[in-house]
Amino acid sequence: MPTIDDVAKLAGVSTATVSRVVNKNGNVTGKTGQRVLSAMQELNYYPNKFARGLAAKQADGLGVVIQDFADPYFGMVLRGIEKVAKTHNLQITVASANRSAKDELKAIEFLRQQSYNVIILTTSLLSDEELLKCSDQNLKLINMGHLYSAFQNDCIYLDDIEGGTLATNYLIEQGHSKIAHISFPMFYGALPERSLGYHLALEKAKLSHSDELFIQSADFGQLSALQATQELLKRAKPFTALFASTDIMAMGAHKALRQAGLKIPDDISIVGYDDIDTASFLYPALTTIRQPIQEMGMAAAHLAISYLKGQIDQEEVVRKFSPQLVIRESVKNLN
Amino acid sequence: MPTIDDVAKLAGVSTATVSRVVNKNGNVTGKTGQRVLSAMQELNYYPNKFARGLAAKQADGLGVVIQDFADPYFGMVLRGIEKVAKTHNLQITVASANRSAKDELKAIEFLRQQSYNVIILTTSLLSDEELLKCSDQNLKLINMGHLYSAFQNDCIYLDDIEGGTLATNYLIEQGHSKIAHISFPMFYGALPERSLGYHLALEKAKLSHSDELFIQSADFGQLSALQATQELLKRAKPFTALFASTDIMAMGAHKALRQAGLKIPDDISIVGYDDIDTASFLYPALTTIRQPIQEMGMAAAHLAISYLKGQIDQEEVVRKFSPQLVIRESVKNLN
DNA sequence: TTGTACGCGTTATCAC
DNA sequence: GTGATAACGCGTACAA
Repeated sequence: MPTIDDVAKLAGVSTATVSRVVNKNGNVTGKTGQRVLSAMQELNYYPNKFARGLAAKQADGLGVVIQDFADPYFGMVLRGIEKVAKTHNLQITVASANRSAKDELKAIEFLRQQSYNVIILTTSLLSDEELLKCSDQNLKLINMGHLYSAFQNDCIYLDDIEGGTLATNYLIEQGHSKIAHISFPMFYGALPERSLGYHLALEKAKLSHSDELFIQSADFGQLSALQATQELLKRAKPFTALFASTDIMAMGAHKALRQAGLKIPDDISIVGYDDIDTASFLYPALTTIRQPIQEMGMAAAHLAISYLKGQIDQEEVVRKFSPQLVIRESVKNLN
Repeated sequence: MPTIDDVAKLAGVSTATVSRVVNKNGNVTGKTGQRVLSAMQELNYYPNKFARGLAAKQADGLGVVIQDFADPYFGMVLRGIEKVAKTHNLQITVASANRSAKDELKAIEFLRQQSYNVIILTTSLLSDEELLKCSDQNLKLINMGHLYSAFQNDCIYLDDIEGGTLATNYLIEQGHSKIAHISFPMFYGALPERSLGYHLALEKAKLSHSDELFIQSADFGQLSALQATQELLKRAKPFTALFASTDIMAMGAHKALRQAGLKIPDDISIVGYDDIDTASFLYPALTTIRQPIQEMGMAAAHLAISYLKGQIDQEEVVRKFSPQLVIRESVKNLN
């Protein structure tokens, strides 16, 4: 591997000059610059990232912490992040926190040790305080998928209240009045915003909504959603529609319903959330709330890179995205 | 951040000694070693990866190239790799090749520039020659999911011929004789092994198998599988069962069948391949061939780390895994 | 067993 | 505008 010295010699300049043209700072004459550039080309020179990191005390790569590699939601997030990272020739180092706040903190610490100064998080499990404690002048945290009030400017998020409302309203429009909802776990006591949207929509429509129609799943998996749905069924409070907080959970719920002998959408209608790739291939195809997950991942990456390199205008990156109802086959019109 | 100098001073030794205990090489007295260890603890010292990489000319991390972040298969692979990387405190840098041989080569080159000396690949699109050209004494390539004859010892793979046979035989046992098969694209002209298994099983059972019942999908996605199935249907060669080369493709096929007014499994039976997380939550639950994907990812990581650090016994890591039939609801017994 | 001193490839601060 | 040169933090001959 050629070094900066090799390039300098070949171009007949000093290493300092080479460094200047590589980093496009400092003032280099057009002529000299050209000589250096062609020398770089000829030798196929790439700066050594270790030497660079040592001198700059900065990794030029993105640290990313996701929750579960096998969950398609995070797959879409990574797709988006990788796409823009690639155009900037940045490596991305990924760690999984497995939905555990403790592991999340560990992963951040690990990435920090690896000299990453910008980390993209995908959490909603940490508190503002915990996050605040992590970030300092040497560590910029970007979060995707949830708005933290202490990090307003560094969160890429969706209006989940609107999303929950959208789903619920659609069900109401279709003539449903007994609408159950299965949510993922609470964040340190607070109701997730999707569920808030559900409650708000019911109130606005002046529909009585009983606590018996609301349940929280133990985690984000299909199995827990299935169990939660069984519990819902056991309560014997009748409902004609079910709003699940994620598509994955909707799949679990669907299975529980089916096992109970119920047909979708004839007996029970279902609305999911996220619009993962498989949603349209389920049977029946899942009506759901679409998040532009990949775009949001890209936005997070843009923001991260703006902090890392400063060559992207922060004002231009969109932080807040809007949910969108995607109508398919899992809801029956009762009117 | 404390440096090796700080530790050395606090422990009253030289930096060389500290380095020795950090890397567990060289001979250090128990007493001295203890002093150093506690100094490290007290200062919360972690070696700077850049300085280390610069001196060692080696990244201590794993480079990984997958094909598609949003495909749960690769999610499971990453889950496995990350799990063991974490126990060794190794970062993993992931790039996606998007099923493109060209991008795969690019990704390898990129990772090489980043000084990764061990890269885990998940490809079957490259030729032996191309792979050979990439790897040299400075770059160790591990492949997962496909056996390359030029890299026998560095591939983690499943017996896919057996898998294809398993699927087909099960269908035959259930009384099916007209069995269609939808495969993913060929690897530079060679029939994928899963498909080979299908052909072999049919031959062995002395079932006439027409080319009209075999089709190759344009890619690995659901949509292409759907289109391939439509094409299959158009041929008007009747079949009662369909074997799809992946679960994802089975989902696409299912949708096409359904759109044609066919019921699963009453009219057509389906067998998939992989056993991704969602397979058991589909309706009907998908009968499939299980690959221990996560375990295979872990094996690949073990192998990679053995090359990186030499502290794992290479002989002990299992290279060849066995497929397993998982019976659920998508196959009808015709007997 | 332990310490000294240099090199790894780059950036940045000076001079010129 | 350009060139020396001193860091940056660590590993490792070599010496003691």
